[in-house]
Amino acid sequence: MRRNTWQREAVREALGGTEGFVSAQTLHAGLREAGSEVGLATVYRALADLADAGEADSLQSDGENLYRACTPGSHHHHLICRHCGATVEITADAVETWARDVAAEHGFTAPQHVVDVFGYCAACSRELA
Amino acid sequence: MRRNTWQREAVREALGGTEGFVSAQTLHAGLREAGSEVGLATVYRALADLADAGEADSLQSDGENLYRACTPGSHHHHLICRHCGATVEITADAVETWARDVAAEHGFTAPQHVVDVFGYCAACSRELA
DNA sequence: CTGAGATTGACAATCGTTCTCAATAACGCC
DNA sequence: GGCGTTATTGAGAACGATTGTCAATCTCAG
Repeated sequence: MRRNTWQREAVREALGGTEGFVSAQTLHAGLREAGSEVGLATVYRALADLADAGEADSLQSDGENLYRACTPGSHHHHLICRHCGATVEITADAVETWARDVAAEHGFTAPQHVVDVFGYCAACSRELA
Repeated sequence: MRRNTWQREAVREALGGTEGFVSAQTLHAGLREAGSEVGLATVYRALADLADAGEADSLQSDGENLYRACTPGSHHHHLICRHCGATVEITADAVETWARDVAAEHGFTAPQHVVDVFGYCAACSRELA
């Protein structure tokens, strides 16, 4: 049975109100700072649930999992700034079909793919020049 | 100054003689079993060096870094079996240019990309049916 | 309202990885 | 071949992210 608790809701909202990807730790710190006495373990569980339910994207970078709210059901990829963490959602049917084709070509089934592009966004490019 | 030690060579060979991706831990265990008294820390360092020098590919999955030998200088992606770990190297100029274009389109510079396709290989598909 | 059982949270435990630092070994030089 | 400099090693400690534990708590169907 799935129960709705204010903690889970708090995590969902905190995630929704965040630009770019956040780590579970960061999100937890933010919640505490905002006055929510949420346990760290709970944040991890809530995030895993959200990602599982398709309500959040997750990617791993640098040894930690990063999460980001996303519209349920839509499949897309990301363009992520290495410096400031800003993200742009990108969709690319060409890549989708390519992944499916290349998998099929080698006899692979149930293909899933990880496609993310990292770089420096326009602002950070200037700053770092 | 870069020194050549038998340990680094052992890691390079162990990696070269392995099919698919391996974790640092697994590789270390294999070396010990083969009689090489190599330290775990050294394996980590050697792998990081190899990846840095472009002699190995690395990807992170499930919270750990996986490595695989690859021909220096060539850029390619992977088709990885979720079950048996077999990998197929794939090159896709279409994806390369797409990544570069989409990055440029949004003002991003110094684009790097992560493109990997997971699935079940032909053999495992049959086995799991 | 009430009881069953899902959920929470403080803390310990785990796991991969990196750090520390004394001991060792590689390599340029004579 | 010796020698000294100095990168490299390795055992174990330290570390950080994550997951497990388990009693207390809260949700929700009835």
